[in-house]
Amino acid sequence: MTQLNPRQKQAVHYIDGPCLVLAGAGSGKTSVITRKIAYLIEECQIAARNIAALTFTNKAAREMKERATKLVKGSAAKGLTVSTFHNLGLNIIRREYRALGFKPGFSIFDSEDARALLKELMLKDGDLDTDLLDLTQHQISNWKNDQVVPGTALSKAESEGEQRMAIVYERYNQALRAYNAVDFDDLILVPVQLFAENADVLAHWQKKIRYLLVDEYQDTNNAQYLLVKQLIGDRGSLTVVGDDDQSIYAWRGARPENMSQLKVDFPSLEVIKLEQNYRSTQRILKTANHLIANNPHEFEKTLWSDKSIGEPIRIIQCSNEEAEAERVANEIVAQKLQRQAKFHDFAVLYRSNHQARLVELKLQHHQIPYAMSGGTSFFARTEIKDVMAYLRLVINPDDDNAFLRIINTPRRQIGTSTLEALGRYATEREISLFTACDELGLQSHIPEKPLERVKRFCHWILKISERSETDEAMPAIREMVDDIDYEAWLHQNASSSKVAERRMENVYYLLDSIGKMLNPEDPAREPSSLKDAISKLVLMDLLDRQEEEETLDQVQMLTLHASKGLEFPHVFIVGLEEEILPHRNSIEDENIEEERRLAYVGITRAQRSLTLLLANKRKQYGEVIETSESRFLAELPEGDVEREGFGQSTPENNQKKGQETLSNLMAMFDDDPN
DNA sequence: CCGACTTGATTTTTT
DNA sequence: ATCAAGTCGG
Repeated sequence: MTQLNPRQKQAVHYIDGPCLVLAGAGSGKTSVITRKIAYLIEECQIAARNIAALTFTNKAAREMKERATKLVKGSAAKGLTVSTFHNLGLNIIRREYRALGFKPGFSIFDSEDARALLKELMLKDGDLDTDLLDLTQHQISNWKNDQVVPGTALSKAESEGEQRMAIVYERYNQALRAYNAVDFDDLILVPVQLFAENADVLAHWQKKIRYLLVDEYQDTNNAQYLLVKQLIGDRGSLTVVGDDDQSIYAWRGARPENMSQLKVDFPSLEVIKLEQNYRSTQRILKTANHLIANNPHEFEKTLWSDKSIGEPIRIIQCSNEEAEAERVANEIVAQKLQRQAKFHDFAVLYRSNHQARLVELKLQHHQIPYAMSGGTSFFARTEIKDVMAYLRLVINPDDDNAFLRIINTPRRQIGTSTLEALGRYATEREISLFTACDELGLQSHIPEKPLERVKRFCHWILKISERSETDEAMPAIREMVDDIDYEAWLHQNASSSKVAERRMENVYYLLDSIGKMLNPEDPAREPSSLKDAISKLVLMDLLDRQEEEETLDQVQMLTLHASKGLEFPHVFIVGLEEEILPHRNSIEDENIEEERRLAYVGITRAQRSLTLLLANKRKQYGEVIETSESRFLAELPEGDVEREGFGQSTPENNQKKGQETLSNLMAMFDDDPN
């Protein structure tokens, strides 16, 4: 790790202009970024606070910052910015909120909040359809990523459906404004628009960020690339690192074309390829290269390794998905002994989450400890969303979304009719629900008793709000949670008291995290007010028991997507079948290339051994269907794979369609319970 | 307001 | 088949 290879060195030392580092899987790209940060600080006399590195996830940002900080002497890395795109956007908005017309304490709507808002807007139109709702949300996100304002969307709409969506888009944005809120896309879009309109503000940020580095560049979307271009201006003080072969997020707006676009936008671009892989055996790399060669390439790149040849790649065909899962479990048990390995040396990768279920069962059955990635993220949990809504309302009374979520949670005997009347009144006078509560004019619209309850709620919030501006913020919000007797509410609603206790623990964890952020003992803590802390919090990933996961000896189970950036000595990939990998929808959409990259990502996770599995038959939607092997298997180098369980093991045998009827017949006898 | 029933979906996921 | 979310009635 201390010694860089010539290419890596070149990438670190090149500062004469914009630089694109094509970093193959396992080629040490994080080292290049962190070493370059250290180089800029120590050799180029650029102050750490004038350097920014952008990533996509908090985790990546955390790790990168830690590594870079360790690389420089003393505290020279103080003030260094290593953050996600969205966090940078938030910082920009936070500093410039006045110019943008936001009030302090603005809320950040996550996808769920945004969806709820959209749902409400569309419900008024009378058309409600989950498909349309998702489509609209997706479309609005696309528009925002492409800098399309509602007016333009409307004038360019080509169908009535698009027109309707554009109108919803406009109202959605208006609602966000009224709520003093932004959504995730706005965190990028709003700064971009601000920079485009206000040269002074842009100049300020350009001065602040003298050198910019971007990780996982192939995952940037249009808006993110624009932000990068604006910040760089014509100075060329930019290094981006990426791998077009690992672009697996096009479906959520990533534009791998941004890599080739760099050559156009920055003609002096220096392209440096990192092709030496430090992770995998030669066979694994050969297999990966062979597969990905089937994709068209803008940048040619061939990974190589000076590691040993390694074991052949194993492809194991099983009779059905249960046998496949069983085989994985058996292999792990056997190999663990043979190889003197730990459980955490093994990873099971799959295309979609439901594939995990069977494997999970079999691992349990064999008493193999495992950890599964994914699941509901911390901030998607109901209890956290509830408490966050309280906090949002405390710092931003205009947040009607938060207001509606908690006005009657826990129950305060405030029903729909009261809220409708309140809503009508607020809409008419163009004020927020919270503000409306205190208006005298309400008396004629809402009966006395409910009005009394609503008012009591608002005054209570207001008191907390006032106290939260003092140094008593923490006691104030702790009392708030006590006041609403949230714990009792959780017990009332949970299936068991154990679940309720767990949820309450989450709430306390959230409060503790806020407490840490507000800690006055530590002046280096950035967010100093509750307002800052809450908005930051929405963008954070508070993983529960994150440390434990890394230290426990468990088999890792994850989706292929989630595996990106990780590595494991021994990797199993299950379900190498048509319709699974490549996924059925991708076949229909003729988007095989991204699926191939997904397989490529999976393969390149393996350090020492790679086992691919597939099943002949698989239960799908309740019926047994005959599967056919993934086209990707035929794209692997014949001489480096070892097939097992393929009948006579000649490819022709597997193709024999004549056997289908027989197999189907046999499947009928192959009965499971049910 | 809650629970039983129906309905529908069943790629990937971060911020 | 299975599971989650949404709907409707008591």
